[in-house]
Amino acid sequence: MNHVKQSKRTTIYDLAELAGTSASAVSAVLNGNWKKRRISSQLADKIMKIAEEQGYALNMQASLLRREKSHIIGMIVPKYDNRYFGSIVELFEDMARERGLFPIITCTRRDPELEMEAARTMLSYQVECLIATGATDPDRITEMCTGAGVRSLNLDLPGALAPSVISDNFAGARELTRRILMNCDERLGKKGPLLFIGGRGSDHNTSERIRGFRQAHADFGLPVEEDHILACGYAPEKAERALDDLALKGNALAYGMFVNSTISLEGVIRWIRRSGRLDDRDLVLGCFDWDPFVSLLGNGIEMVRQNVPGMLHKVFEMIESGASKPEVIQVPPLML
Amino acid sequence: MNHVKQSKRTTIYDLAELAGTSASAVSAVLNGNWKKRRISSQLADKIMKIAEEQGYALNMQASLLRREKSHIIGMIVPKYDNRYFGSIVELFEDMARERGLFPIITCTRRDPELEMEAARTMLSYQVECLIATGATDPDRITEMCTGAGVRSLNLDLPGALAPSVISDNFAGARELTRRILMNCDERLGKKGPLLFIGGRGSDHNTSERIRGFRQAHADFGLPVEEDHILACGYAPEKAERALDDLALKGNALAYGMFVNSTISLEGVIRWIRRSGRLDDRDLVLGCFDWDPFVSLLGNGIEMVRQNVPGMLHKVFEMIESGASKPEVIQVPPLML
DNA sequence: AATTCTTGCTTCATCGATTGAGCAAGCTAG
DNA sequence: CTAGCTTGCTCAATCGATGAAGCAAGAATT
Repeated sequence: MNHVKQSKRTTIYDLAELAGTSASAVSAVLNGNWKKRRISSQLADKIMKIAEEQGYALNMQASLLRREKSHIIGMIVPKYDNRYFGSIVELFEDMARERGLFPIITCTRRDPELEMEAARTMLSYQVECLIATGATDPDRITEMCTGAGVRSLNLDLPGALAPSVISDNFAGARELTRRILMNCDERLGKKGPLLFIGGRGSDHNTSERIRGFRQAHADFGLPVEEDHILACGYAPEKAERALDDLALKGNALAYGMFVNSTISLEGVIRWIRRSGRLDDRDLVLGCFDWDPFVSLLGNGIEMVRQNVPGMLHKVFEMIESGASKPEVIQVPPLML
Repeated sequence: MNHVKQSKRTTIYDLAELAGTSASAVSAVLNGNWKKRRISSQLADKIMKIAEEQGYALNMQASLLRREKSHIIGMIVPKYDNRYFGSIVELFEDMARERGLFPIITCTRRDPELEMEAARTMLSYQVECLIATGATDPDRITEMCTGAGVRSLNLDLPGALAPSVISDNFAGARELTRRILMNCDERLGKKGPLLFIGGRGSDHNTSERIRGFRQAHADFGLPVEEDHILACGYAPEKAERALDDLALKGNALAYGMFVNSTISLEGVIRWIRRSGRLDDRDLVLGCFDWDPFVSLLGNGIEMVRQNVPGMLHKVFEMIESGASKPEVIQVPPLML
């Protein structure tokens, strides 16, 4: 191997010296516009060969500093621990690359301070556009981006200052609730009011889903029990604790539950197992989100799958069209 | 809002002009070493205030170009669609940030060409170190990094040219196999040889797990049926197809299966559901990997949870110690 | 009073790639 | 034979942040 460069990384100046030419010729050849710059194909070949031999890698920092556009696109995402965000991230990377963009993604654990810090860091890296997925405080992020002249978009949770692409939570929740009620009727012979658990009462998705939940009850002429609406947060333990508290209060539990995310569902199932008082044969569940194992092993747990490809297509459509006025685009989820 | 900068992003030169001082004073103040550079605290305060007002964000490209170290650490990862890689990525980001490093992560879908391209891009971004997680061809990546004077480490799958941190696949698989066999005995009253499904025969993890699988059979004095070892790849559909093929050949199926990943398990369970010939009450399953829903709903599916925090601690230990000789560190998985 | 020290800055080269401007040699047209 | 064009390159400024070196003014020391 003759491409050992133990000390420093190879630069276009090194290549220029080896090829007996100038750095600007090397640059032109390596970034592909040598035709435009009237470099002979012989010299181009020679430079390419030497670059290959030396294992040359562009210094992106230098390149980006000089260029006007970075072609970097950023995304912040709350967690990687469920299929919904996992597939968002995976597809986002793919679609970004297809469009010649370099995706950088970071996980902010639903922590508003981390969100801001991550957004600031992304601005430092000169992102051209920032997608805030499920952000706790999307508008603060948008303000920050706007101040730096960078576009931002909201995904999953809407904001008031930038375009937002979200699921149609109301319609999805209404249909999911309807199905859970039907299942209750079929399997248990009773159509009681359901329990709602998971999510944050303050976030748009949760409140829209609660609205759909109420609407579906109204559709059947059923009341909603107010103390059976438990927007206790997203972590599994929070769902477990909320159910414990309710049981302690001596409240009769519902026959069916609307669970607001797979993460909350984890807590719910753990609670069912632990409490021993209810078998899942006595209890009908539905979950606003999808997981392959729940859907295969969950014994009739109804699931709503959010339309990730649909949402991301909308996102890139807006990026490409340059839209920046704050409108909310709702994508219908897939009912399985 | 007086920080409108519609045209261009604010630079230290803009701040310097506004503060009536020089760019280097601004730089010194903003990156915190103004004491060392003997800037008065009055000027420092003034600059800080102006920077705040203007919503200044560092141009990382310019900063990194100048500095010797980038503090960027890269990771490539095959997929985001299971808990194992999800938790690796999430914890990696956390641990990197704790150490003042900026993590960049990209998903390469088990595609060797994408792996190389991603690695090259990361080198362009001046990563100080690259972690190749579950890479198809880790040694090519290591060679490329070495050529650029960048350290690399392998995680999950080992390579011959760089340090590797992996699970103790042999011991884990042996124990998992033992448990599946015991479960067969207990639940079905028979201790037949098991079927092995999932993974790539060519990868180290799969072959070590097959070795552990064989060893556990030998421990019980059981034979292993060679055509029941199906290293058919990782995708769910591949597992489904492999089981179809086996069934077509008219082979009697085993009472129990060792499934090599949650992704393969998805296919296996789908096949069981679809084929209808076997109920999961007639079949004992175990899976080398962990998923919360399988563990809660899987009705006795035995799981091995790889020790992600343990592995990542080892990884950062090696990064910090500067180790670069190719040794394989095995971390015992957690038996649940 | 002359020298040295300290304080608080500024100047300028530098990192590596990009690109407008320019230049020399060869070719063509008049 | 000379003005003008084409070809194939090189030069040098530039992007924004950094930090070594330097400089001026005041304080302390001899």
